Amino acid sequence: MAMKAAGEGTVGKAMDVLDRVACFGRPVRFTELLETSPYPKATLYRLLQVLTQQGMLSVDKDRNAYRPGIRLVRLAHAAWTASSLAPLARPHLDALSRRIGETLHLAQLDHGQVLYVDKRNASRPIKMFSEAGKVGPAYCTGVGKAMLAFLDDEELERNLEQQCYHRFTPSTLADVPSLRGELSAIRKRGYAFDREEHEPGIICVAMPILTTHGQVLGALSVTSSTVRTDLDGLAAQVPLIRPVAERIAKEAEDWHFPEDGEKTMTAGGA
Amino acid sequence: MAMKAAGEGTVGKAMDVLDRVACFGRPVRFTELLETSPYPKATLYRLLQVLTQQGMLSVDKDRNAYRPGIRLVRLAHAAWTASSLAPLARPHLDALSRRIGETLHLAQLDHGQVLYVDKRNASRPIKMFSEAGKVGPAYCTGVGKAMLAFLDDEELERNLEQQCYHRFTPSTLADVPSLRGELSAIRKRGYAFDREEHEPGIICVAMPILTTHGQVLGALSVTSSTVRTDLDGLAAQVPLIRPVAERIAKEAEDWHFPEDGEKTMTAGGA
DNA sequence: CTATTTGTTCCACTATGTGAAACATTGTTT
DNA sequence: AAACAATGTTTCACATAGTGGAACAAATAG
Repeated sequence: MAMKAAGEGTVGKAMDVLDRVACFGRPVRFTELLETSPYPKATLYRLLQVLTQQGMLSVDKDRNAYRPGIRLVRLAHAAWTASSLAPLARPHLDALSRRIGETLHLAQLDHGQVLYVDKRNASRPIKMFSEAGKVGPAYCTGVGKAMLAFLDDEELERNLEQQCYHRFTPSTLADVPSLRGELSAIRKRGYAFDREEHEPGIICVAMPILTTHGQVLGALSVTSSTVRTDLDGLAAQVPLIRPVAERIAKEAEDWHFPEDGEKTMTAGGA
Repeated sequence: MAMKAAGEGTVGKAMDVLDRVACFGRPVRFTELLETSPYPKATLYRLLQVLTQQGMLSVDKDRNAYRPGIRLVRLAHAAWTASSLAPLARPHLDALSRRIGETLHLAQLDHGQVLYVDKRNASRPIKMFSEAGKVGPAYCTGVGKAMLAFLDDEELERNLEQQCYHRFTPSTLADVPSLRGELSAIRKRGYAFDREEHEPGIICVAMPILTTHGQVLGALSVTSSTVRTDLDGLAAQVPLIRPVAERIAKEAEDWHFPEDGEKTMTAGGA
């Protein structure tokens, strides 16, 4: 028999529910979820039960509102440490941040979306907690386009399908053909611009972070506003940014994990 | 170190595998996992496949090492925002941090373990998941004991069973009877001390964060070292700490979620 | 106190996941 | 290069674990 499209299995459904709950920025009632989910009542119910019992969701006191559970935070700590460029890139971002007085973003690609794994804010003290972990669209951000541009064909197609192509501003490239053109230009140029495509007045340069084999690891961007500079001004930063991206790529590739290492029991007492 | 096997449905197993992968602070090979898991080869294999395909795990280039995936980071961001005390407590921690020159911890209880959801370091600002998300033992930390002390009987028993009772230092209370005694004292006193029970030279005071009904929400601690102060010195801070804990509890209870709110599309451009 | 919305349980049915073992694909030794 | 070992992938008969329509119970409202 030929293929039946992915019937994502029980675990897949559970993860999907998790996502759906997480998407609301607030506790969700059962019925709300039911309405926006493709699952029948009883099934949804049991999935929620299991996830809750597993600590992946927690139920609000009122006993009828679900929200993401703290077990996720624990897991994410591991994810962030072991699976993102952030810990490795941190010192480089710090240094770059000192040289350039603008906002820096470090991002990776996840299911067609840009995931910001680290950030340096220009002037103000960084409020990182609220920043890392955020997601954004790929097709209309600097980092997003920089990463898309260097994907291999298969991955690119998959990712292009996952974009929503909402026209945020007049400059947004909100269809596949224009986007393909732009990606091609980015490939030639080696880095990407964001020409107020996501937010009016906000522009950026973004440099992909690639392995020696051209594999996309992430992207690094410098963001500013049209009142402070222009594309040429940002382009002038490229000589500063590129080596950092390359350095991060290099280290990420070389990184052989400590085969065993120490106990790493806990950190600070208390 | 033994996690629990718990023969809970397929989803449960998947989550368990997720935990196991996360526990290693590095990419894990298939066989390593196989050896430390209660699952037969084929089952483990398929679970890993599914989780990977779901983006909850990612496979290392070498194609034979699994690590937590970034989808977790995305989910965790939601969890941290919606389900932890941290965002709400932040301004209070900031203020307290300014008044007390010591390290602050904000923690919650998760599966018998202390989960640090925020931290203020005397000097440096904190970093996203590198600090928050860390876990530690409950039975030998200030915040842990402060929370355990105010659990209801059923929850307490469950949590007591989940402790590993390793004797970190000579002062560690490494058995249930001594711990029960300590908890009772804490209940009377209203707050907990850590008398170098986890790390030599490290001491702290910890205040539980309780709802008006006595429900445990979390705990707040001030940590210092024996070279800088002693228990009396820390106890002297209680008048500063208690109102903060109460304030946080109050706000957490009052917190009614915005019934709908704005779009919250994305943050910073680029 | 009925009506209506919202949440929970039942249960026959079968799709989903199971796991011993065979197979394939490395990498290592002589 | 052949023989070996270790690791990773696939198969397949089987039953558990998950499914979902519909009945039931609890919480609002009207």
